[in-house]
Amino acid sequence: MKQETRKEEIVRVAAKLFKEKGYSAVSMRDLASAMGMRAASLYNHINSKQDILKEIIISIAELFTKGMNEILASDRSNIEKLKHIIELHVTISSQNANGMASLNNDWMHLEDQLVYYMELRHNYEDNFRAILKNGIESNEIRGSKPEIMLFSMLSTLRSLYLWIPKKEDLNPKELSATLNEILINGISK
Amino acid sequence: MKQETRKEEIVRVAAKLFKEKGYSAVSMRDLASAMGMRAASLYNHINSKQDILKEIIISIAELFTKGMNEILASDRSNIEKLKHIIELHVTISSQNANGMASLNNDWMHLEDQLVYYMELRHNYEDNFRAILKNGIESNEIRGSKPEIMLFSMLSTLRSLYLWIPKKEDLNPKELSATLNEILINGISK
DNA sequence: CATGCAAACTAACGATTGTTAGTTTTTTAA
DNA sequence: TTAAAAAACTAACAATCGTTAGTTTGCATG
Repeated sequence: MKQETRKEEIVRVAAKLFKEKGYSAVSMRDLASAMGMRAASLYNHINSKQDILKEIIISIAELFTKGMNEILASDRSNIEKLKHIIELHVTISSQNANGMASLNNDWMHLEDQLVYYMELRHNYEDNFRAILKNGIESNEIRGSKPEIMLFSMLSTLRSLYLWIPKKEDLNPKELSATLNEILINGISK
Repeated sequence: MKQETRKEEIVRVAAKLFKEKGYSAVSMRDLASAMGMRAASLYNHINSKQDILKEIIISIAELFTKGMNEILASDRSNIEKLKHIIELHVTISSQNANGMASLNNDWMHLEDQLVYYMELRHNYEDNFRAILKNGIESNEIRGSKPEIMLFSMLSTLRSLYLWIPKKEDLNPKELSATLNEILINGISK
């Protein structure tokens, strides 16, 4: 069990505050107060407020990219791939619920890394869409509007961070299974 | 065709800016600049920055409450009621796409009206959940997890504001029908 | 006990925040 | 044409913003 560094602790606490009020509404003095120190002391560990946001968002975005690449590389049916995408979102959202808030709502405040983030997100959505289209072509998936399916599934999966922390008794396996039932069986023949 | 007042124009332009960067990151000088005036001049028409947020969010929240009450009062099956809820979201999101961003992401910055807003939202969700539960009891709806169904449907419907403006060629009727197919037929027997 | 470093501190900076007071310009109505 | 009302303006306020400089504290290692 690796001990978390002071910097990691700051980023973790910042993510929690950012979830509650949004990145822009949290001051460095708010964050320092939550850490039990003065604002200036934060700068012994981090470079800037922006840098904290970058740490939060980019690390999670890269988790999604990594997960998607593994799913794409696997030799499974398209329906099976969708099932694994759902599991990917449930897993990441369970472990980074606070950070997911920044990723969803504060990505536009990235500056140097904005283009990089948008590229990751764009590629992720492209890959997701391709799986849906392939599934329709191969008759695994019913329906003719992959764009709306993508939107609907992603909306649910991206909102998991709001909902998971309120159901502490819920285990990820069971949630994945239920979401799979609702999201996948709903569009498959 | 009623001409919009200067105040209404300010609120409309503010909603657009709030969607792009979030309430906290938009300054009164940003808003004034977008209106082609000085920040101090805004105060001839509005009381405070907070007040603009209130106008945006509460008016939309009351549209949802009104729509839900009409659906509850109607004499329809639970499945039909869900279909009308979807239409309600599509209609409101089409006509208030920018405002929906504030409602979803900046409601926590309401101060005086925070309790009122949360009450409206809570009641809305309660009514939505009740329709799902009744539908399950009366065998209209398949499945045993109304809470996850509610979460999934609401996530999609609340995200419509992000997606509708990107598809200008799409008409609300057709979108409602497609969402109905994906969201409702997916969970009905 | 002494040294060095990590991590806290105080104090302050220039910029920006929402907002007010008081004044001038523009539009409306008699 | 003139008076009133609406809507813009300039200037400034106290508060807060992210951040830097320089200093002190506490702990680990020699």
